[in-house]
Amino acid sequence: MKILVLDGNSILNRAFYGIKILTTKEGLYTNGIYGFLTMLQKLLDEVQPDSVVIAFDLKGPTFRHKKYAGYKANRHGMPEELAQQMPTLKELLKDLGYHLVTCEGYEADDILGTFSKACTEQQNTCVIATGDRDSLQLVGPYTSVRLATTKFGQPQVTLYTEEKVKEIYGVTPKEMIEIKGLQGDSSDCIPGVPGIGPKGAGELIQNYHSIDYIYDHLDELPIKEGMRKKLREGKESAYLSRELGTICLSAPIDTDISHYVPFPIKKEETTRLMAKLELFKLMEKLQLQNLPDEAPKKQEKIDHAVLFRNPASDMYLPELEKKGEAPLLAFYRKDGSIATLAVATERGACILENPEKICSLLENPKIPVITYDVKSLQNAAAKDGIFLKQVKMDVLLAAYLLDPSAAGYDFDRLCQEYGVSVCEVWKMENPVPEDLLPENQKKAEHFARVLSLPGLFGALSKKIAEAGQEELLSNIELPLAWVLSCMEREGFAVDAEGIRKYGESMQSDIETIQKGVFEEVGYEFNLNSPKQLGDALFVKLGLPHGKKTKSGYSTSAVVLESLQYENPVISEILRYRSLSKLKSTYCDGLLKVIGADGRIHSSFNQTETRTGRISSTEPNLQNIPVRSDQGRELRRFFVARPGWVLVDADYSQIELRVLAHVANDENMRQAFLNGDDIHRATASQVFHMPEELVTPLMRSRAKAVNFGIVYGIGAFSLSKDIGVSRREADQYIKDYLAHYSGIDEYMKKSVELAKEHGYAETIFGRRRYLPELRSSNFNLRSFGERVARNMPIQGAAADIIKIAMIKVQDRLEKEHMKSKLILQVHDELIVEAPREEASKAASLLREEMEGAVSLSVPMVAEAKIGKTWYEAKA
DNA sequence: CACGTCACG
DNA sequence: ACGTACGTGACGTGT
Repeated sequence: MKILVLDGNSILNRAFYGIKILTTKEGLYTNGIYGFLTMLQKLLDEVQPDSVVIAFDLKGPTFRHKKYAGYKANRHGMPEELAQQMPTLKELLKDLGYHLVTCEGYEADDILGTFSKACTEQQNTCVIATGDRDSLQLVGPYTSVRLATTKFGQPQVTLYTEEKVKEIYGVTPKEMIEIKGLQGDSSDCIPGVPGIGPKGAGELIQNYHSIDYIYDHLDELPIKEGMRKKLREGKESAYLSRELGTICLSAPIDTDISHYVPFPIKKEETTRLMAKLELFKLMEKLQLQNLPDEAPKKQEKIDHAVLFRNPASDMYLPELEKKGEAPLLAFYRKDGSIATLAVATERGACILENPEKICSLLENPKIPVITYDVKSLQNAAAKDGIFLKQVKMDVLLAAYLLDPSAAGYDFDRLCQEYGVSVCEVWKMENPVPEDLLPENQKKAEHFARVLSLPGLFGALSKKIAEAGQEELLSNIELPLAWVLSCMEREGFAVDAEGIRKYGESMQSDIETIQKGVFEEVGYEFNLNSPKQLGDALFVKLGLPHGKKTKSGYSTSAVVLESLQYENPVISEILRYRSLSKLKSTYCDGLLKVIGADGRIHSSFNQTETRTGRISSTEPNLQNIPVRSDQGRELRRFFVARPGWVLVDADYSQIELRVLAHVANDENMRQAFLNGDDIHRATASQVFHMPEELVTPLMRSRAKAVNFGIVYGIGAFSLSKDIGVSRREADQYIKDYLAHYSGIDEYMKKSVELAKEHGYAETIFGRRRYLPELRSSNFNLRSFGERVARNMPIQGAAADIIKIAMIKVQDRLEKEHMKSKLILQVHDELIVEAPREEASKAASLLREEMEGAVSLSVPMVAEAKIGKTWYEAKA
């Protein structure tokens, strides 16, 4: 027989320190458990044992050992984040059917040793899994050790047999104990012989094999006198250390390995626990299905679904209706691979391929449409001339609103998380079209997902209602998806030739600068490599280095700017950096993504950010340069089509206005109601002087304070940002909060509420869970607190411009205008308009943006018109 | 694939 | 005593 014996404490410890902190949205730490189970899975695959034992230390430190690197680093013992995971892990392991073994007065590795010895006597195979090299002493003809480590978050296992131990350490496994006696081990509080380290101990034991031999022949050994002296003085300690380092082989435990065959897994308990820990990936591996979270009734198997495959006939509707259920159009689409449009109820489904049929169904207001990833469906359907605008529910968007911090919203994962079983199409009885199975299993799997959409719809609708997010979903995210789809398909015209030439002219400058830098430094290197540049500046040229990063010296712009006057080469490097950024990211990058129509079709992602903003990719049109003159030039190549113009409107101070509203701060509200310049008004408050006397420098500092407040503020960062002392920055903040006392209160309340609820939220009900707030780690917790202050502001601003976008598009349509919304940049909207519509579009934009919501302070937007983005923004 | 850097709001 | 602002995406290097 073969037994696998794990050192539970050691493996959990390795897993915890090897994998970055993971938490569920309720703040439970799971990284150790996750790592442990992944490791266990890997071991089971490799070892294929008959029996499994997982050994644990009993609580409380024993006098003998104080193991595990992490314990000693923290005088509170095990960090709280790890300690929390221990009981849950044990429970889970028991549910999975494994035998946990502990023994009063003995540690986990004594249990390993005892099994190892027992197996040797019984001629059974014993595989020991641990993260602790001490156990290598147990290796023998019947015992091997698998040493667990984590590299880059991935579990790794190294097999040690007798040969391998000899190969690596040059000694037999038993002799490992002797080495330890001499060398000691600080993490175990084993002294060893003072002055003898791993190298000396290794050599001695390789030559003389045992401590006994060494001391019996100490005076005759051909070793250096210093060494002899150390050995003589450390004799007592050496023998004691050897004893301490020897793993006990006779713990009083049951060693009949046939008693440790795993029990069958307790499916229900395991599933519930793993779902709570959000370990969905592992559930899939163990082939567990999530259960609905209340009244865990058995999921009704969709095993009698009716499949129809004849889109030419319209048989499917009557057939489905005969089943006595209101038909529900369910659309699912997997990123472009297979476009599956289908009609489904909970009992049956039919793939639709005939656009006319689809249209007629879509026009029937009685049939609710539900989707997964509505925007991609809208884009796909639009190619066939179908406009998928009336959508009741999109499960992807719903899942995002419920937890915008989730790692992803993969369809199957959603099914797991919300307790919906993905039906197995190929098991269904009724006429299963031949071409669906099993040859075309991919298609069948997609079809199965369409069938489970109604289930997801039910589960998510309920959750959305519980969270009070129906309006957010129905009035903002769902209609917005259509707006974004239109923007993506519309695209933004660019002057490709212009970009190309601009890039070319830059290339020659780049090369000239590069040459100059090489000359100054004295040799050629890769200027794009921060590592090589760091060596050049701080080693070769010997410039004073500032911050260091993990992999060397920092060469960031902040650091380089502080060195500007040390050496003229620095400003050349900065120029090189900005030019090569412009060239590679913007010129080359944009040229690559120009469509056949001469326009750039960016993707606007609606489920990416944790605050509710949208993001833009391939390319990112939300970070086109504007702050530097040279970068801004690029905007001249973003143009309107011939005869058309661009209308660019942006909100003035949207985040501060939101702040004034939500904090209900009288002073700040009054400033906005008066139409004051808010930064000037702030300066006057903070610096205690009339507005007329506020200097530009004071205004710019006040502006930085306003930004800082929105971001959650810290005196240090503020002082760094505006170049004043920490004390001074601290005073600014104090004065600020004294004058804007509503904001002071609001900020405190935000954090309190977030701590109480576990999430921060906007006035529109958008949430962000903040498990960080419960962390015992100061930095992490502080981060959570800043986010709790920032998210409601940034998020509400995002909500507002989303509403504005929907209203703008609506108005443009209602007024039968040709103008089209083509871009959003967080507080800015761009419309492409026929020249004759331009001024109407401009005032429409401004009206809808200002009127998007009605707060206790006015929303102000300004619109400008130009032939290019550069002109329209000017 | 992670990191450093830098572009935007 | 801590270590230093919120939110993104793309590029190039180096493991």
